[in-house]
Amino acid sequence: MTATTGHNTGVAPDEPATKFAKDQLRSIVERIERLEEEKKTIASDITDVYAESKSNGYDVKALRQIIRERKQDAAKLQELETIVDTYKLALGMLVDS
Amino acid sequence: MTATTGHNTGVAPDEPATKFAKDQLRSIVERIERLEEEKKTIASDITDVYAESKSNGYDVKALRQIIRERKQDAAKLQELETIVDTYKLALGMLVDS
Amino acid sequence: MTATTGHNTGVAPDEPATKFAKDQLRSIVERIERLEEEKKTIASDITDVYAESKSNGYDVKALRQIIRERKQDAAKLQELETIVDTYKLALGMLVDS
Amino acid sequence: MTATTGHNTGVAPDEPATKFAKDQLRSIVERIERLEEEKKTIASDITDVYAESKSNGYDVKALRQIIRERKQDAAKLQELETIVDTYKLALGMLVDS
DNA sequence: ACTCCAATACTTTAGC
DNA sequence: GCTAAAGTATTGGAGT
Repeated sequence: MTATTGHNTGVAPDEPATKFAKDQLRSIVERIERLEEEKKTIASDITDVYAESKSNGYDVKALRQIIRERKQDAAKLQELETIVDTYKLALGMLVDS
Repeated sequence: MTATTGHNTGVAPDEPATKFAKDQLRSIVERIERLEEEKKTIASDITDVYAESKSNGYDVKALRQIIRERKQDAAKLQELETIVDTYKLALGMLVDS
Repeated sequence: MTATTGHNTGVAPDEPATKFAKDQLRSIVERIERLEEEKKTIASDITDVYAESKSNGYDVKALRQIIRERKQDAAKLQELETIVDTYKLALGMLVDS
Repeated sequence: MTATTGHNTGVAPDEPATKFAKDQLRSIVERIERLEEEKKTIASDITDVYAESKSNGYDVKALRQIIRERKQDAAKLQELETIVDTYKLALGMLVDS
């Protein structure tokens, strides 16, 4: 299917298809694409670290599991702290933020 | 149904842990688990159909796209496509007709 | 974009666009759609059980958590059994399948 | 490299738990965690851009579709669309031209 | 090439 | 009703 209408469908602000609206949309798309590019680069860096570690004799799967477990531990800790804060709050040991 | 108290605010009605309440809870859990099991089986069947189709030379990704498009309510689809086309137009991905 | 070619692109078997190939594709699509319909029905049934339980005074969130935990327990048990089988196998207590 | 044994089959080289090996492992884990932290930050930034765009009246789903389509390698996209059109034709979702 | 698993994206659901 | 979170489905990549 092709774009057949020139009139604005109301999905974006600035109803008439002004140059400004175009620029705004373009800006959004470019920002996202830029960020996704960065994200991809970092993901690639991570892959590289694993590859390098592997060539140094480490078991990648084991490494991934360590990372995963540490992440879970951190989450649990965070959760615990939240609970502790809740209790402290209830006991008046913290000011309500 | 069978809850006997009207003002119970706890997790389950009928606070004293009567055998009846236990049975009711057990029934709920079992019904849900049974249904989730069925759901899982069907999901697995779907996977099988795709796998079989693949082995018959079909492109699974393309098949999924067909299913997805057919699933969409026609009106909604049209609406989204209009928006997408509007954006594409603004980005020069389509020529203005 | 529109379909512009009548010739077969080789993604499916039976190169010439025979009625048979059409029927096969249609069959695949219909089977999948049928299964997805069933899956949807079951998901809806699950929702209904939760809703009914709620109206009987049960806390839906708590119920969901029970289900979740039982699922995790089952998975752990499964995992343990796998390990045990591995050991049994190593000890010659099981025949290699 | 640093492994001192040639026949080590374990997870890490340098079996005796030397301080050096510990440091190396620690370094790997920290590098990965650092990179994952950065990745998470960027993912969060992307989420923010979408949220901001939404509050400016844009349809997030449509934006995602635009991004997705632009991301796809043009050739691959063309190929998939050709396949999809072939299937649609067989299903009568497109008129044969 | 194919399977398996991790990562991402999407959908649905719960809480405000 | 909308925002936030959980669960689910799909995709991509690593290993065999």
